[in-house]
Amino acid sequence: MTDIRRLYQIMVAHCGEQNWPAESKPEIVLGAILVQNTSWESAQKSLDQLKEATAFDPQRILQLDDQTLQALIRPSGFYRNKSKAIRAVFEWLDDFNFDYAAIWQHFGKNLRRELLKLRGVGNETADVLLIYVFDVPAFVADNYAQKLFAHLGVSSKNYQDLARQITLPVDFTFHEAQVFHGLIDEFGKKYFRGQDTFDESFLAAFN
DNA sequence: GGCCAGGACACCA
DNA sequence: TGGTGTCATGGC
Repeated sequence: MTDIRRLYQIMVAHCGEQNWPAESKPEIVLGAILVQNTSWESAQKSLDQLKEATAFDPQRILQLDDQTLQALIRPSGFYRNKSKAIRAVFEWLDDFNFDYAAIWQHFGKNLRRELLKLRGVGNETADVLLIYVFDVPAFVADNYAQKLFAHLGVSSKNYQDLARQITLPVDFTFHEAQVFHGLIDEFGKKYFRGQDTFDESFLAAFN
């Protein structure tokens, strides 16, 4: 039940390749924070307003005062917390002139721990940033992943618990890690949220 | 009107 | 380390 590559291949065949819907890394950083504990639709409203105000230009985002920033991201909730998170991450990235490759070179395997030090960046957001911003393979053991793997016989009680149990194949690329996470969340929305029933043929294909 | 949505954090034992 | 309350808006 730990054949992640086989699961990945079956899911791609089932749903097609999925990826993070953004055109730039600053936009991904913002999306990763704004989508915390809300729907993508709500996060998108905030992103639309941020784009209108700043064109996702990091320096323009850093220049926003708290009141303006909070007003722009209000639709996705927790706007006080999220404004602090956005500022913390962008100020940290600014220290490295938004040179993502240089940051990875600098911290290497310690990058995840550095990300976790930032205000508003927890396990899930750290892994999302690793995958989509720093091009480093990682497994996002989020809510949907926990539900999916529970159906596949791997029960877990929280993020860390599942993360401990799942290891990506050593040859898994960052792109595959991106698609894998996209697939898990698309799959989760489809089968664990709406009225759609879980596709038993999917389970049969995997077992 | 209550519940949930691609979490994180402070506080507590 | 692990459990609980809080943060806030929008859609159904």
